[in-house]
Amino acid sequence: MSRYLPDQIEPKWQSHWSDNETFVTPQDFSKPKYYVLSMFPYPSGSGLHVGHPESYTAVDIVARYKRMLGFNVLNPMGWDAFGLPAERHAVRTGEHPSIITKKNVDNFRSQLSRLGFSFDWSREVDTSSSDYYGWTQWIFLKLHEQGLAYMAEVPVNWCPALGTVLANEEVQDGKYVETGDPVERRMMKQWMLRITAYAQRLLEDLDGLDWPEGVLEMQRQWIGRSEGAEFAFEIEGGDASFEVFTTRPDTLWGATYCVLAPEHELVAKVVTEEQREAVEAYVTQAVNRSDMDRQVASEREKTGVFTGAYAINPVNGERLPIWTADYVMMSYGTGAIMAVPAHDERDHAFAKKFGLPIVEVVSGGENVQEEAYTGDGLAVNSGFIDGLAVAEGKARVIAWLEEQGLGKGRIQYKLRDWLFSRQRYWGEPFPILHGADGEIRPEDESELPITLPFIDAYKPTADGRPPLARAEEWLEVERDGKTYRRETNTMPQWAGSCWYYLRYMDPHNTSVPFSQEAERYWGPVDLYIGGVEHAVLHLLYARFWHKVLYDCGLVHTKEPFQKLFNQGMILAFSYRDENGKYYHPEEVEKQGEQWVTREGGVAVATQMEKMSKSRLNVVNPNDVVDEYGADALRVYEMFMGPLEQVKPWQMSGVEGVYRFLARVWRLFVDEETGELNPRIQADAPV
RNA sequence: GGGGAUGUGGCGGAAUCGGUAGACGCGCUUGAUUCAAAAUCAAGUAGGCUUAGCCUGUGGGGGUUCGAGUCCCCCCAUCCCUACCA
Repeated sequence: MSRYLPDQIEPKWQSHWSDNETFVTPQDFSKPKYYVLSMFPYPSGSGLHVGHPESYTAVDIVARYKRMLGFNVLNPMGWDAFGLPAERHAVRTGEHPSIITKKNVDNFRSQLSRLGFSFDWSREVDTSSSDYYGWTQWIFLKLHEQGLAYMAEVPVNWCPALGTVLANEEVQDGKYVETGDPVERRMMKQWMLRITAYAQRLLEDLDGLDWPEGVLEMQRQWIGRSEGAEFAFEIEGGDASFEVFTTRPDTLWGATYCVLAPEHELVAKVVTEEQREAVEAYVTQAVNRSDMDRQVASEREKTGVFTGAYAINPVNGERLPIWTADYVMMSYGTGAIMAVPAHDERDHAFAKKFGLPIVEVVSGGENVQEEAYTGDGLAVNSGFIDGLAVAEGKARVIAWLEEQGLGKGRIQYKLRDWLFSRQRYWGEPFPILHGADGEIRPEDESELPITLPFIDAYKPTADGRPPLARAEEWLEVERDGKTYRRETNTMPQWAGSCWYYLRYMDPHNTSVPFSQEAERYWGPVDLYIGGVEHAVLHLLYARFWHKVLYDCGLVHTKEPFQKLFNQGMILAFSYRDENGKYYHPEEVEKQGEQWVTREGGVAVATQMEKMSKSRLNVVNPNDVVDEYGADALRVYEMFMGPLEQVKPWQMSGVEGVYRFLARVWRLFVDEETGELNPRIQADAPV
């Protein structure tokens, strides 16, 4: 072999590595360890695209480097294998999701194996195998034991066409983003995880992490801590009152009206007869729109209706009209506010529109009749806090409210409890039994795993129960002489990815999810690489579970991922005509400055976009390896630009790298004889 | 509205500590090889000029410094995330 022929060189070494188990990580706890982790992929039907190997290559470089430095390196790979796409495919074709998933996993594995990564395949993890999800259920039992899992009647995004609830991020403009099927608000009894109990710790512990500033900031905002006061307003002429939350208790003297969220239970009680019809009409249309919808309304005009009732300002006894308006959310704070138009932009816009008074209580603004002033200043028209700066005023008012027994200082988080159940088949069954009398009985650990029953149809039952309700035999269980029915909801896709990094440490253990010994050695993950799209949800959920496990004494670090790195997305050119129809890159050619279709010569516009099936611009690593070899692909991906940046895929760049590698090869190997170049042999200090 | 990032040749980008701006690659130009092409190899390629040299250049404008792509201030543009959170 004299010429540079990657299709001969690469397979030779790849089989050498696998025959010799070169990359199998020994459970040798004496050497210093280094744990690198790529976010594991969802094995989709469309296979790996060139974006996946970007982070895997980066991780692989670090892994090889650390090995050379003498570290015992853990560099594992696995599959986030539960998920909706496989289930939807099953509904369409009747093929069982496990079969589809296995096919996809096999495809992913074979694609990856051609790229020559130093993954330890002996530790491969699959979240949809019962060896794994039995332990996911085990962790759920821990959560339940700790009082962190509970059932509650909550508003959900229900999609009648799919027969399931959807996560907020799957819904846009009242439709399911994938199919456009309409989604409605519905109250349903669901499993919730009390992530809010960990809000403060999830916030505080961000400080010690070596993560990108942007991700830390996103998590902080998601948790959304704000300090303020909660106190009651009496309703005039009745014995009812309602609580409000405000971050500006110092502006209490500037309150000129109050607002209840349309869902607030008091709306129907306080409304006067004259206003009842208008209020009911308003509430009905507001309640039907989800929070997501109302966000879109942020750029729209404020709307609202006067209830006819008045509240009494506790600080000066003034009558404040009570309105209901959808700019106040039931899901945040108490679902009721005092409105201070002079010092809050939203209240200002609302007051302007409905002609409500605007009273200045903090000096420093230009003209609060025209524009809300939210900056610092000294209190005016504010009784006993006149002359105080904002921070002092807040403290004094809170102290006064507490003295009077009217309210107290309070810390409020935007973070809400995690809606943890789905009406789907392809997910982890809950290890939970329901008695006819309403008893909720966790399964005994010895019964785990609770395996998914095989069923032949994956849609909800005719009467709207989840697909698992079809598994009649599986459903009924007897424990201690009492008959129970199994929980038919399943866990969301996030569940499996909450602890997979722990399973890699000890993947074949059958008595515990991972041994203490292995965790103490391997934990925490030293370097975690993945896309920024997981900046909030996955990383927040995994941190939450990790902290629960920490409290149970099962892990020894407070945080799971010490250093986080986000690789930038790889974009690719797409070609679209003026009707929005996309063309495959092979269907178009350049004529002068203009791109046109080869057949018909239709003018197309080129743009750089995210790779997706529908845009016909996905680049399959297999094709690149066939033509140029894995090394060219990997070197090119590392050569495209900074790892964290978004960058465009250009096949001509791979060609250049291939030529570069061929030149390097010729430098070392004599093309005529196939011998190592004598000049190199003599000079090289290798 | 809030937050994060980015801006350098025709293109992707390099210069990571304040010290020769444009590494490496793509594209392009010229030459070698070839009947010809592809491939390969060699040379050139920031712009301008009165061309052994000189001038101008890292989104724009100021500043610090012997010296600024890099540090500071003010703008402009683009991308991503988030958003009526009281």
